[in-house]
Amino acid sequence: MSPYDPSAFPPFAVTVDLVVLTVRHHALCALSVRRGEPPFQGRWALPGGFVRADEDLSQAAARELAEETGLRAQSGAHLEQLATYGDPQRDPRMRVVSVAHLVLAPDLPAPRAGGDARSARWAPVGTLLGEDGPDHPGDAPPLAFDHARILADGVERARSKIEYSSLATAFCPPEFTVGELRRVYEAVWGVALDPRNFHRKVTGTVGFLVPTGGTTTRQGGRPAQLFRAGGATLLNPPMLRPEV
Amino acid sequence: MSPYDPSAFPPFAVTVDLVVLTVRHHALCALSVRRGEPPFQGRWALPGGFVRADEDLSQAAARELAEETGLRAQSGAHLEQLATYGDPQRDPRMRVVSVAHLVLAPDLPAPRAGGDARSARWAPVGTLLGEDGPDHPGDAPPLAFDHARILADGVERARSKIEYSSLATAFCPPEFTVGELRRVYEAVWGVALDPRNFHRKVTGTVGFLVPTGGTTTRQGGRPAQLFRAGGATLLNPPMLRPEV
DNA sequence: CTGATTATCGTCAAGCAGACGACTAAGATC
DNA sequence: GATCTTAGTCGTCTGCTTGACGATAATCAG
Repeated sequence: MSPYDPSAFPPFAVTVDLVVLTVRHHALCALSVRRGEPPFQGRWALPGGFVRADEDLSQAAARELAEETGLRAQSGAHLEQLATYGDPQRDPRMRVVSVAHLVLAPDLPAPRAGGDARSARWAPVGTLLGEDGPDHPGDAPPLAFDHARILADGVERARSKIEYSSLATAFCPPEFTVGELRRVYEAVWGVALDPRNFHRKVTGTVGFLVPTGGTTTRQGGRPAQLFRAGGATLLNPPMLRPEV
Repeated sequence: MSPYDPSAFPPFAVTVDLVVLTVRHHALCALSVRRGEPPFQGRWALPGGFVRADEDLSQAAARELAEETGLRAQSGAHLEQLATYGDPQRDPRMRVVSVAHLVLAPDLPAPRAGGDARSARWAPVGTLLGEDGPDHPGDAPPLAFDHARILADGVERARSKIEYSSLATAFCPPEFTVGELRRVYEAVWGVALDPRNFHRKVTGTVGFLVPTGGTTTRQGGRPAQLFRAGGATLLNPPMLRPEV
């Protein structure tokens, strides 16, 4: 077949799916919606939808995000393309290629259902991925389509990306304390970090944090300085994730 | 619009494009093909083609790779998905979404032209991207479509990935010396590395290199030990890329 | 006031990286 | 064959970063 022959190409549907992650109650959570129609009716899935004829992929992702959560991409949240999934059998009805996007957002109010989703919820990623955890015995029904794989890829991307970038601040409100940022790392990585070494590391990395001058005691204990995210996007040297 | 409504979706063509990188003559080079038909007739472009109705995206990429270069993905070369490009205007004829893939390969014999490509060649990435270099004044015509952007993204992915993975060995023949591996890093990063510190680093990282017992003098000078790539894929701590 | 909690500063030792000296073993040249 | 050139390999030293952890500070609950 001749490349780029516009008269002979197989028909594809192109969608965007969203892995929307946040940290709530010290746990990494993902947004999922309940499917209102077959296939996989009643099962949980990632939010998403068709790319329209005149919009770019990132525009489609931002539009779906706004429709499902009311979240604007520029309001502190981070949106990036994750990967594309195109197994011929991934949708039983037709050939669908899905361009998955990853969104990192601060803790949000309860999600609002939109489109054909009968409801939407935040759930810990361990529950959605069917891992046995302290909360859930491993009996949760798996996500629809290949969404468990997509979610797992998104979680892994988030886990590795906060190592060498300042993206962990995307999980925080506009102003936050060093302790709050540390609890983000602990929730995403599922480990405990030494508060003293963490404090030394983040305050010693130029461009990572900018003090706002204010303090807060919302976590209890001694008042903590408030910071905003600095201009730096790459952390060098990176934040080291403890083994195991 | 209802997500996943199979009766109403805009028509898309889905293609794979390939960023095939290798190191030749101490320079990072990419494979490009000359377009034999409009649009951009006669201009250089990345190899690629339509995804067939029954094949997965990675299968399509491996097939195109074999068609354009005769290279089998399992023969030491590395293939991974890079990113997806779907600007509505990126192809003047119709809506085309392209799933770009990145291939890292050892230095290959001259590429063979296939499909509608009148010819294919290896070219230094600086030349293809229109950067002024010692070889070329910046008068090279830019790549067709948005392929310059795709190539730049692929080069950046390769540059960062050899930092924290053992992927640089994908640029080497099955057996190679520490010096040859160092010249790969130097070509990809465009820097000079200290041979003594590099040797200490790579031979001291467990699982990176496995000695084969043989030696070679193909680079001149004292005979060097031959190695194969070890089982490790992640480098911890990473190879540090010198500043600027 | 006392204890609990969280934030922040400091100290010390181990590990790693960059700079670089020294030596080895081959081919090339005289 | 002596010497030069080239590349590979082994060591040393110094400074920086990290991990472990002691000590102090500032708030709230009782």
